Amino acid sequence: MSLAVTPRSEDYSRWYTDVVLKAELADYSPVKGCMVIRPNGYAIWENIQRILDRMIKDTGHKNAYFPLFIPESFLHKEAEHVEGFAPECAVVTHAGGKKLEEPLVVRPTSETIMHAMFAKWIMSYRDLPLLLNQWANVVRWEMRTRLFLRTTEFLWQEGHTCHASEEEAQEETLRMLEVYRAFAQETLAIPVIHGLKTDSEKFAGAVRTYAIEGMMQDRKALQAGTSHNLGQNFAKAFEIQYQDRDGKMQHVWQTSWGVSTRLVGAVVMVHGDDKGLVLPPRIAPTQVVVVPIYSSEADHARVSEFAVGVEAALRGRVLYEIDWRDQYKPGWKYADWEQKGVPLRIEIGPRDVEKGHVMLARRDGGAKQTMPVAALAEGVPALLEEIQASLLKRALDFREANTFEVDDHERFEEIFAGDGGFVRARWCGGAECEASVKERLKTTIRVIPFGAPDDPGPCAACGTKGTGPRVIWAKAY
RNA sequence: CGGGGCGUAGCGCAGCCCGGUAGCGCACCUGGUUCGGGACCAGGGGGUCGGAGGUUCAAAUCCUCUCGCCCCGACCA
Repeated sequence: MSLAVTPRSEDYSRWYTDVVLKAELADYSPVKGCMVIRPNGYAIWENIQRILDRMIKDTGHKNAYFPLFIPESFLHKEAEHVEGFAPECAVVTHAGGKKLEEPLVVRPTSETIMHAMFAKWIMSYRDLPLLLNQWANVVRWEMRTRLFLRTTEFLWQEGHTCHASEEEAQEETLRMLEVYRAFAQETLAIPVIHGLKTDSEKFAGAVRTYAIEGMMQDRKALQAGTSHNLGQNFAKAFEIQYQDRDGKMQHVWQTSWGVSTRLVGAVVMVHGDDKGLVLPPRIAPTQVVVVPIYSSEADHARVSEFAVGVEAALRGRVLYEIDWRDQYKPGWKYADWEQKGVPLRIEIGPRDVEKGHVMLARRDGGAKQTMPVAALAEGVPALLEEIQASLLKRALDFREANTFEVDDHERFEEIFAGDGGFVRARWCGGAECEASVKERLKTTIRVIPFGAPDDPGPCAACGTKGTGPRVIWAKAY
């Protein structure tokens, strides 16, 4: 294994792969397009799951589990849905040594199988709202894959809800988008822009799709979560009806929303540096690593005894690990833990023992500092929070520095022919205009952001007069 | 599916053009010296050269066929 990762400036995409492999987050599997999530990567996902699962439950949802296999005919019930997903479905045609009467699709998403069950369960308005979530794997046969960002099989969470009214479904759609926004920002330290997707980018079968979009360090956008208002499209296809207070049959109004292991890729791309991974403390499986320094047996004993007190200060307050590996020197360990993204390092050597303090080194680029052992119990958790906040601020500053308000067509083209970034510009609202920009500049409208006032004027892409708010254009993953 | 690479020790590579004992660095094992930013010395283990055919006295090397992976493009959480 070579020592360092490829610098971002040399080859961003190679850098990303290097970081993922060297931090041992994941590895390529024997199956094309699939990956093995290694313990370091899976622990991050488990933290994401734990925190987000709490948020999902706190908003009234319950977890359930639906099967991996979906009868092929289910997928065909909603016209737009099948058109969107059929090309990327894996289909089981044989099982038990025989050809199946009806092929089974490996779920690319679970709308259809869930909706078939919802139709059975929902009778009355008293059964609503139905608020379910599941943690599962899904399979989409993508052409091009990248570790975490796009793999054939991935892990995610998919929420599916049914409501008695359109307004309620819309509220739910926005509520969960807000959960994602808050989670990305507060837990992953990733600032995101939330808003509405254009028709050409919306989920196959949805009425409206909303998304959160983050900016990666190469200035490209990454869609980090989506929330869909499904209207009654699926309810009609699957006959999900309930009897209302007046005794009349009504179709339910539905939503679905999800985030995936892609979030791990987002964390890598937003916070990583040329030394490797940088983890926000709130999702770091190991928040603090303690590196003891000694040469003589006597020093070893002194440092070891001193470490007992350090551990006592950390235990139960932060997730820490002491690196007693004897075959490596301290410098090697520093580099190793930096590559793996541990937010804070504590060094304890003979000089520290002498003075009754430890040396602290922040992974996010802050300077080293000393701290008395007596102050660790309070000081370390506080420092981790400071690192968490500073990562968010840095990411936000980067995004702001690379977001441009553009009116002029020349400038619009120039940005996307060059370094890229987020461009806030007027848009005519035309799908053809959007398609033409995508064709020419590989740039798309990421979202029509919330809270942006209407700002009528000529479209930055085609010059046609537009009416809505400014939209966010960017190249995307 | 198109265009590029590449398959030789766990990892990264050289050797192939010009056939003749399979090598280097890292990692690993043993012993010693080291230890505050990726230590050093000495010794050692580890290979169906992606696979199948063929040419040849002899193939990692030449020929044919195959399989796989990575990168770049068209689809996407």
